[in-house]
Amino acid sequence: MNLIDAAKQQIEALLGAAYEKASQKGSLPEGVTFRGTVEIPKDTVFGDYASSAAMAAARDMRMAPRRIADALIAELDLEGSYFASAEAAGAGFLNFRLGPKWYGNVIADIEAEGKAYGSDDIGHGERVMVEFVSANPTGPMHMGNARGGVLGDTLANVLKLAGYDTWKEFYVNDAGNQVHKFAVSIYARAMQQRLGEENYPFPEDGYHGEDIKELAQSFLESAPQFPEGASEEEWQYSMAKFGLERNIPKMKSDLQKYGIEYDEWFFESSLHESGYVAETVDILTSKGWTYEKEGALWLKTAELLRRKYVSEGKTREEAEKLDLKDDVLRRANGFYTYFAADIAYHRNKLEKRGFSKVINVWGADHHGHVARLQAAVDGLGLEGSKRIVIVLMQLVNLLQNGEPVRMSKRTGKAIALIDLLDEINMDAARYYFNNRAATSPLDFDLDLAVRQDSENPVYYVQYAHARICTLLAMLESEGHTVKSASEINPALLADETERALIKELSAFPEEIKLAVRDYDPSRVNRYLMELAARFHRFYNACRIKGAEEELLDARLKLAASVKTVLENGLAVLGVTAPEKM
RNA sequence: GCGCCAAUAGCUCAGCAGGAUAGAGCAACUGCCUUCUAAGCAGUAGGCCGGGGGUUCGAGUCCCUCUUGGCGUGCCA
Repeated sequence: MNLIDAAKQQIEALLGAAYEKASQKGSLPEGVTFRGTVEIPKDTVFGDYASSAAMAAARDMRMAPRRIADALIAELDLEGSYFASAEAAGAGFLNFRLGPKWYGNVIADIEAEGKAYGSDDIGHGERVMVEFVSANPTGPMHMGNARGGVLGDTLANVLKLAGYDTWKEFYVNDAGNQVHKFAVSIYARAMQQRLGEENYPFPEDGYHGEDIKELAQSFLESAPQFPEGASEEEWQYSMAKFGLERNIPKMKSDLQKYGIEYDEWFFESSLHESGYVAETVDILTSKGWTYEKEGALWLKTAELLRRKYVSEGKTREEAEKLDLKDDVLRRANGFYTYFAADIAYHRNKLEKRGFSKVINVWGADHHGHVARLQAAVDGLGLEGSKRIVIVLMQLVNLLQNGEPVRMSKRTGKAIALIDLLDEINMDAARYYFNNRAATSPLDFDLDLAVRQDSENPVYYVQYAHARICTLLAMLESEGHTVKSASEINPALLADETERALIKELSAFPEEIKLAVRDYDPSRVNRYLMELAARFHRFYNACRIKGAEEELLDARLKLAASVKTVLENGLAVLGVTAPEKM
């Protein structure tokens, strides 16, 4: 257990014992079940921990909260506890102040756990998949994909630290309509290059990007006999294959430049080729969830959704009122829809490969798909509503000269990831893209991003680490080594900046838990900013070099502890911890 | 129309298992380097937390409602 939870539990136990005594003595009424939360106040003038138990009990005890608080304080025995003092304050808050034992324990914990400090076993080794980016391989990736990449990768890191067995996957949409459009687009560009632009029409809904022209040109160079000797469809097929074989490795290498590596690149086409999509649709049919209409096979999505909502607490009447539509699984032309493939894909994840939970990072523009997919997988009997978690990520607003830049593959104006990477280093990019909760839209100003100055807060965090490294090296050269936790006297770390810093160190495991709870790794960014700030404050307020021997040892140990936690936090973000800056 | 997400300092955003005086970064202003890295620190200024109801001892946080913005509502993915 981390020391924040330990302190909170101890307060509950101390208060419980105090109430027991007080009720026996008659200063408080008997038989009241004691509840009340323990919190960390924003302002330390109120102490390090505060409980509102007296206020919560006021009604049952028919007493003023403050009188209850005073009665509890009178019976409180802090001997041997983490706390140095406790007092009643305000309307009836019970404020506790930590003592040296607790501060020493934080430092001892960090020393004992080292690189594992911050880890937890809340995941119990559960197998969890994080699927992210999964951009269409029909064109270059854009800023939204970059954000999704960083978010997914960092989320996977957080889950791993929290004790989950994580698996990172990229779903390659190498089948279906988009790929068909891709094929037709390359074909049209190739024909235009052969016959002249005005002599061959380019499809209105095709991909207009320059990359398509380049693919057409490379294809022509490698297949000079085009277009004789084969049907249009055959040429389009081989052109699409040609294009995918170039685009997919490029996506891999682009993502690698952000430090993003996957355990698997899973191809949608494999689901079609193996008959798994057809088989999945057949299962839905055998369970009575489909019907045919106008030549297409439909899923009874509306009814599946109603059942889902009812199981989540809505009444049947409320569910009936919703305006819900069914979905096509197999088109009249015989092809399966993307939706059908996606259902099959999730069956594959949950049933065939046995992941207990799958987390998908999706652009917020796909939110309409979330409940439908979960409901459909519910229909398969695989508890999709429980086991599929969708993290919706608001899109990136790309700005240039204050003007928004539209990002769309169809119009061909996407800003390629690689163009950006050439100008911004990986640390800055990873920090920047994880600096907002997924639910917040992110403004990415190209002019600002290109400037590699200290405006990016990542440098603030890294600087704290570098400062500690040179500090340790310097003191070591003067013969001071970092002592073990048992050899230092934590009571000497009595400065306000020192205590604030230690308390921040103790919060790291809790932050990881919260990041997992909310599927929000951006919490780690904010945590590291705060930790770095508290270190810089301490550094300015408390000199280490030249301090009296025992104090120097304690402060040096504290700095080394901060170094460990900064490293662990930066590792989660996939950001380097430089020793010099 | 219906659904999802949002609205907090000049700008970008935290805070949302309800707690004491609402925070950070950037921008502005004032100080601090002969002593461990000034990519730093200390300080000043800046807010009826979109409006209105409700629940509670207590609401930026929970519920209802209205307003505004983004997105979705395909035999696209």
